[in-house]
Amino acid sequence: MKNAISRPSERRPVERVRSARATERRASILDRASEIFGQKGYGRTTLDDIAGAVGVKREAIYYYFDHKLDILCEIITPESKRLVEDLAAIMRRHDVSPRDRLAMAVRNHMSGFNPDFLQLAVVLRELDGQDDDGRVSEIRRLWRAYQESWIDLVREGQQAGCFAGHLDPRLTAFSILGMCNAPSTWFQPSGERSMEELVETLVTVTLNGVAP
Amino acid sequence: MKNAISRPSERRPVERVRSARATERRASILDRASEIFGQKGYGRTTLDDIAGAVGVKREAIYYYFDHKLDILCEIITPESKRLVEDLAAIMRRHDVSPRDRLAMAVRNHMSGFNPDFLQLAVVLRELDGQDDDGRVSEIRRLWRAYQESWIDLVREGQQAGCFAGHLDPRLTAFSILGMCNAPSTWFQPSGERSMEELVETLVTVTLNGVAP
DNA sequence: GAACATTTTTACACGGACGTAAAATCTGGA
DNA sequence: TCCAGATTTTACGTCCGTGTAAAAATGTTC
Repeated sequence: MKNAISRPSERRPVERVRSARATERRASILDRASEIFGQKGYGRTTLDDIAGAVGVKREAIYYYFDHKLDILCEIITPESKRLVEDLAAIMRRHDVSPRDRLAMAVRNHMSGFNPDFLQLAVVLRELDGQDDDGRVSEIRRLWRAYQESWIDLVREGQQAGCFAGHLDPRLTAFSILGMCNAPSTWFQPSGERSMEELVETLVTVTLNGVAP
Repeated sequence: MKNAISRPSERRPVERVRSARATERRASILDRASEIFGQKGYGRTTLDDIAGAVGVKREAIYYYFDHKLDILCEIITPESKRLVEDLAAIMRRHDVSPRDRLAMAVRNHMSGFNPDFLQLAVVLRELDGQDDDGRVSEIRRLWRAYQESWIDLVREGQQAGCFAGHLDPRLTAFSILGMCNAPSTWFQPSGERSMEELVETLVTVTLNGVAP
């Protein structure tokens, strides 16, 4: 019954949802899961954690999702697409200087950060090596495209003479992304410093960091 | 021998190791474990992985270590101490400018990076909430001290007028550390760019990043 | 080479987490 | 109110990973 006939996760998803209440519940599952994945990571989050936060027994989750991984993918995929598309839009803004585009890219990246801290790069890493069943590989593809855009952003800035030319674009882009992703491991929006301050710090350090 | 008298993990560890061969094997376990923890993280590494890499059955590991966690602690604790002490030594170098000290701090941080990519911050996060049994909390204490030193480093540089004064020292220090830790998720020493290039990129971006 | 200590393996107990199936409960409409 | 479908729960089954205990194998010393 699981993956009976063909490819992995081939079978049609559970599309039994009818009532408005059920739609809400489904959304609630995604919301809670998003929070908890963000806090503990995918691997260390159990369906019991999610079910508990939603207020049902673990098995009730299976009425809405066939697999734990499906929940993750349904959260991450749209988020990833938005990130990629927004960055692509920024890249097309030839009226804006590379420097300003870089600032926009950082802000865009961080905009997906709040409120649930779900960091693609971190979660993606967790899935390495195993669950290559289409959904995951699409996310991976999106994330790769995103990284490539970042590298292009750095390279173009260098060619325009706005950024330090002696830095390797890939190392530089990945360093910036790494810095922007790291807050998922330590930043508390309830802490002394606000999200806005964090973003401004990241923008400042990034812009200064790549200056010629 | 380890923390013999007190808290959890009360029973005395296996101190049966006598022969030179056994000492080598023990070291080999630590080496392999270090590599694999670095690649897959602590939680996703099984004793079978380690045993396989060493070339014995999983259970043989228990002759040398009582718990999986003991292996991690024995790897991480000395590494952590070194990091903390080295940074403290850098902080005492009042003959060196804050700017140069920051560069030294980055290089010191990255020196513990090769060859096994065991990133304290990342692994520590994995242990959150659960295994507070003395050994882990000591490591956490060391890591906190390390972070505090970093914050001091930034603050002193600001007070000396060498770094941008409007940045929050904690956000800044954590951003830099995050950037320096991130390579554990993507850097391949066998890739096109060398460790030296990576470190120089990080130093450059950091020093520029905090410039006034 | 025989007794003894050291090291490794075999065999097993246990718990945690995912996933399935069917029974039970709830809800809205006729 | 009663029924049919929607939703949740109860009850299992299974796999995987840690850890224990005792037997087997290996090495060492006299």
